[in-house]
Amino acid sequence: MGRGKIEIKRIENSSNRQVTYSKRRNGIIKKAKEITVLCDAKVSLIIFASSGKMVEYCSPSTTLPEILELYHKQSGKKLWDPKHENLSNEIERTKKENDSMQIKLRHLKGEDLTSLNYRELMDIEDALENGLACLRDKLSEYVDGWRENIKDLEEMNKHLSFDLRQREMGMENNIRELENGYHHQSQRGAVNNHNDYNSQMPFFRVQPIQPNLQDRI
Amino acid sequence: MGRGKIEIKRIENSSNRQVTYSKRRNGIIKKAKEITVLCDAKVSLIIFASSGKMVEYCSPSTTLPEILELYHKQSGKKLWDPKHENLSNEIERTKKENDSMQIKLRHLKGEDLTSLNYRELMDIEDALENGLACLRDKLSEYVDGWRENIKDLEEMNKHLSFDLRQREMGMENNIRELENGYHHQSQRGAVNNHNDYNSQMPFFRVQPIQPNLQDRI
DNA sequence: AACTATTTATAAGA
DNA sequence: TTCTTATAAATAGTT
Repeated sequence: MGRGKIEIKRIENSSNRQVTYSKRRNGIIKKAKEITVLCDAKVSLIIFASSGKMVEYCSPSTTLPEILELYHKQSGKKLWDPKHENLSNEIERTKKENDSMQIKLRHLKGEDLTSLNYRELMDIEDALENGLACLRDKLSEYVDGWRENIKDLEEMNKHLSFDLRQREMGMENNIRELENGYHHQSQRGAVNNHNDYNSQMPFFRVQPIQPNLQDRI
Repeated sequence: MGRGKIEIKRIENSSNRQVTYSKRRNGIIKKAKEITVLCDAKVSLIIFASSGKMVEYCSPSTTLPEILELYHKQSGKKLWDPKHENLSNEIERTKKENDSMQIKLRHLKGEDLTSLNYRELMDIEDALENGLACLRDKLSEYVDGWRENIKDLEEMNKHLSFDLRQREMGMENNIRELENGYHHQSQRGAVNNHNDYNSQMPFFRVQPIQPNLQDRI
């Protein structure tokens, strides 16, 4: 149907092929729509160009999944088998893996041991002992860390106690001086006392947690 | 295209509709075949008559499942219904379970402990110790069994030794009797000797493993 | 993309 | 259903 008759074989000229594809594709889709309306038919039409581009027509009275469902029922052919099958296999594989891990876990927890022979029990014992050894290494790391911590804290404590003692002694001096009469105490003496206090606390300096907090308040 | 032009709307006359359906259905399928050949296209065409009867065309270079796979990739629309969805979910669930078991197993083997806190490490230690305890119970069952076995064997040994000793003594007697002269020995005496041997071995009776083996050879 | 000569599809009739 | 055939529709080649 055109200026000349054509043989039904691949059109070698690529741009001709492309043009013909486009015209005929529209033609088929038009026909599909027409038969749908004229004859109450349900049509699913999927066309891929050689480029890979897809067009689809599906009768408005239905959907592709519904068509495929009907197709499956009538033809008996399974459309989603490859994928479906794959998924099923994967599930099965994964479940098997699951089961075997479950069993191993139980064994390591000391459950379901009845079916095992001596050799297998020994292997599990080895694994458990090994695990326990690794674990205790880890635990002792914690403990060592804490010991270190405690040591630091004790050290700090010692210094703080010393500091506190010094303050107390300073207070006692002040009180004694007050009792002995404030006029005997010089301003310089008080400042010296304060300097002594600082010099006696070489390790710990009181710092605001936020350095210039007072500036913000 | 025909004797008269027709409007594109449902053909009310049922037999006309049926005839038109049949003609146009063939027409579309022919067109589908043609575009497939002419333009290297892939086509899937499924048509249901209002009666429910289905016809299908699929380009010979492909299959319907393949087309649907491509369709799914390009359109993103899911053709695969709840079944497929469920399987995917199940896989995911199972895989998660798998992973968590894997981690537990590693922990029990003393691996990958770095991320755990003290409390968790202690829990694992408890589990390991418990497992080890159960396991050693089981192992000691074996050991007890073997001890029992050994005791039995020793007992058996004792009896066999005794038996052997008796045979030896019997032989010595025979030899002595031979030396003392065979005429002094009565038939009855020999039979008595044999009976003594049987009465001294109350526990173990020698039985052929296959009871009537000699009959078959 | 539009045109148009021609082929093809098909509606109506048998 | 199938065949026939007049006619509508599709489209190949051209512009």
